[in-house]
Amino acid sequence: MARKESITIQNILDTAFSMTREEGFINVTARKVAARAGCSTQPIFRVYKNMDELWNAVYLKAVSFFQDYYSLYPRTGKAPFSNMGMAVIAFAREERNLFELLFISQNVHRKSMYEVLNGDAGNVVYEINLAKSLGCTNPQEMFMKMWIFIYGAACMTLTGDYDLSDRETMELLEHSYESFSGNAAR
Amino acid sequence: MARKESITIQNILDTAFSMTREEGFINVTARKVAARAGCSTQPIFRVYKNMDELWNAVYLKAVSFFQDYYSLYPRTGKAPFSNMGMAVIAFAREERNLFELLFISQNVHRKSMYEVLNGDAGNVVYEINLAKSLGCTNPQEMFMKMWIFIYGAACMTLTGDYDLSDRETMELLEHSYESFSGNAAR
DNA sequence: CATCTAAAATAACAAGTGTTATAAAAGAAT
DNA sequence: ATTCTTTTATAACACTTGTTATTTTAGATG
Repeated sequence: MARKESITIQNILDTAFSMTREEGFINVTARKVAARAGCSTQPIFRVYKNMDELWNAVYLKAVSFFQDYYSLYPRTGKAPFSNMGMAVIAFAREERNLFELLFISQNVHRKSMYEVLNGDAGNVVYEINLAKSLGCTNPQEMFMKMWIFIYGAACMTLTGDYDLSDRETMELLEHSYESFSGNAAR
Repeated sequence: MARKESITIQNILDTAFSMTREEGFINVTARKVAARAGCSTQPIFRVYKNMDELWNAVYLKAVSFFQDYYSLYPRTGKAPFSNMGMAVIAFAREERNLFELLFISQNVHRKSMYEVLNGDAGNVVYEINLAKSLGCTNPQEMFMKMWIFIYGAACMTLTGDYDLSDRETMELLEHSYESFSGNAAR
């Protein structure tokens, strides 16, 4: 009937997503994606109405990527929110550009930080319930404090002002939880 | 001898700085500054070699602006780092674009976060000494923890995920210091 | 008032952006 | 093999950016 497509929507999206990881969301332009995919800009506009649609698809893929990253991250900490902190801070270090896209840059029609973090697995709810089960009297407030702390460390990772090892970070997170619980070990 | 200048270097810098505050650093372009200053782009390049020079001048002005803002901020908190936290979080709320420029965006030849924060007045050193005088055994580590916390809250202010009142923020900061000291009030 | 010099305005260049019109090509169907 | 349809490539449009060449203009000096 007609010519067979050689550049699929998957090719375009995968290329744009890889570019976001490696070069940052800001560099995902029509011509750059085309060059990296080895085609002209035309196939992009065949499968996406415009660049906004592609950017949104990249954003959604980044959300999924983060949630997979989080769910696969090893859970070695005992204190509530410590594993959450480890995963988020590691993500900020290893996926700078994705972290910036998901948690810092204020773009149009983006999901809230909480929505991205909690995800389908209910990551936040899980940690809150864990805290409650361990005797935390106000787990919501505990989440707020721990998240402010985790988020601060993650953002400082991007600026280069936070550079502790995984072991040190785990200690910091565990101690912080104990401190906020009123059981500071000092 | 010659024609008198009608657009001074101060006009240009003040215009560019106001634009940064109101519209963000990213919008400081040659043509936009010129339009707002009511002239062509030519006077800009008479007083500045190129846009990079102007951007750098704007950045330095933002540093001074922050340090003045900090030094004029009322000191009502008793716990070390609480007044620092109040000033930085208020700055993030009231001067979003300047906060982003100074503390988030990773531009060329920028000062470190610590340098901006500490300033000529030695803001950080002051708080560390205060903590030491109040019996803090490791004031350096205390600064790290408190700054991570303050920075997290400030960055979340920008994304809209932190919106506590000044009173609530002060309580949070005072309690955090007590928590990290091992004197949690709960 | 005429002249001269520096400042400002105008216009252009080269490079980048999203997007679209048009032309070429590939390949299935007849 | 020819036809036809869709995909892809090529070019172009309109807009933005920093920067510079050229022209105009303001105003002090003689």
